[in-house]
Amino acid sequence: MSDKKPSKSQVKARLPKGMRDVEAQELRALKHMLDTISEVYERYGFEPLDTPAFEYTDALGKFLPDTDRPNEGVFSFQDEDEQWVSMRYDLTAPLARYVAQNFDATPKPFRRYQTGYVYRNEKPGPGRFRQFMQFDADTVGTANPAADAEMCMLAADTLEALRIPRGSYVIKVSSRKILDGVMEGIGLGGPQNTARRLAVLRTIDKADKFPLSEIKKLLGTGRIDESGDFTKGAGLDETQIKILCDFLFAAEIKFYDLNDAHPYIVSGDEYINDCGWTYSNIATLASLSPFLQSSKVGEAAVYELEKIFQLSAISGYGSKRIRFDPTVVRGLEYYTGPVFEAELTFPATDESGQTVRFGSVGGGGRYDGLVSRFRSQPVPATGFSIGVSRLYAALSHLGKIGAAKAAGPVVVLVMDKARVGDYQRMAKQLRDAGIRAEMYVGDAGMKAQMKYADKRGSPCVIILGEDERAKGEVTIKDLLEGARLSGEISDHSEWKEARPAQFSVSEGDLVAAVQKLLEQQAKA
RNA sequence: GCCGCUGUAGCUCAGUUGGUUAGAGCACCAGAUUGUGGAUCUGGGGGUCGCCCGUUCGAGCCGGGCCAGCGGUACCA
Repeated sequence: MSDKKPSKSQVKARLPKGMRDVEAQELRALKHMLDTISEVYERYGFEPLDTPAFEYTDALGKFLPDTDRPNEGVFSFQDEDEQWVSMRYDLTAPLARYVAQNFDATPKPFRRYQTGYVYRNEKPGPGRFRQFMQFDADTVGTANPAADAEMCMLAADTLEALRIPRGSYVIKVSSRKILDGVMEGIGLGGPQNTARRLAVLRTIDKADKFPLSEIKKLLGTGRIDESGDFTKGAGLDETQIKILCDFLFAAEIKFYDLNDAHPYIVSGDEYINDCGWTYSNIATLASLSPFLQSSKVGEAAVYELEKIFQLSAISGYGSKRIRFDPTVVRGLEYYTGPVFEAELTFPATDESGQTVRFGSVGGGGRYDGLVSRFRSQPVPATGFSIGVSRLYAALSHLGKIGAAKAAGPVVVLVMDKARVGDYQRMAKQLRDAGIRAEMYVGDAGMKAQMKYADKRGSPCVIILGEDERAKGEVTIKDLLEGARLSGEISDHSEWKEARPAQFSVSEGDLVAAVQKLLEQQAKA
């Protein structure tokens, strides 16, 4: 009977669902990306802020834990005073808490940017995690559409700063009010229709996911998905569906002949496509009045959107970059006016060669109700949020992420354990010269140390054994050159004899020789 | 939450109508080579065949339940 079976107490090493580790190469690239975004936000005058990873649940608003589902959507727990706390699920709710708490001390409008991980307790999917990073900019304390226009321009500038070429992205803009106006026009106004309005909004939000035929089913009786599951529809009748779809598509890229001088086209707003046709946000907006049936909210929406498009046009952001799109909906009971979505428009191929669309990498809008939860006076606010992880994934597909692995450290081999002091000193000399270097701190023999240096991606190793000591020299082995030469040799003893790609210098010349080698490698 | 599919080594997978001690490739470790990363050869570690119950003389394989993963869908600040 052998008792070699692993003990039951041995813990299985595993990652919680929806979480992931970020390793060296990605972490470096991510840091660079965050720095780039910060620069743009700083340039717009936003101030950095950091808030904690969890808050009192009531401060976050929604998803108050109830007895049967205390963790629906958010991660919540009770502290020792039995107060409910929740992990933040975005950066906006904590901002609202911060502004309300420091209201008198903050300048209005208050402009802040913030990045950090947020947490959602929901089913993870491809590219969708339970911990992920957002990067937000918000302006609190003004209802001026100029603040919304600025969010769109900020989004465009940020994507370009990350080297996404103009034309490969679009900032889509709409307004919750304009949809409210249209729905009012088809008889869905009033509190008795709240549930149906939400169902309609949910459906419109899926316009980029499903073809028109499926959207129509969802607006009507319902739809059966490919696994056979049935989704109940919004229950609109044929006429209502037709008007709604006409509206959504009336605004879908409407081009004008250049020769028909259109009274509403503002200089800078037009976008001329490959065929020489011109599209204009403002002209498109003007054509929508039949759908709004002189609805008050509808008119207000058109006014706000016109302002946004005028300002962005005057600043040189045309319809090609910031574009009206009535299918943008976003958060249901959250946004109160203009809404934005940053979309990448280029196709990409994934590992298996399939074409994938990245779609939305950020979004935002006006949320006039959030801060006023804490105060009696109204506090209008607007903001934009970048989904950092998704954008990172898109950028690496685009090849905009520095793909080169950071060079590993120069490794000083430990040839004689009695003389670690000498090796440590050499490592320090190299570091003092600004070279990334380390003494091997394991216990293995020389061969294993060579393997270690190879795996670390070291440019070279430093060898100081008995032979070198006798001559007052050190040997520098160029691992990159060695790897190249190894391809030409098939016999091991020959490989060993040749000792390729190494040379010796006197001990005092170590740093200069390594520096020279690194320069040569950098050129090659 | 609902629907569907899939669970065999760290990874990718084989495993006959149910039949001895469950295999391969890759990866990992060691030796050949006690001072040299590659290649080669030799050896080694690693598995409750997702878990439990049942059928059977006998289950990785058949049946039921559960769990996990993936996909779709719903919800989504």
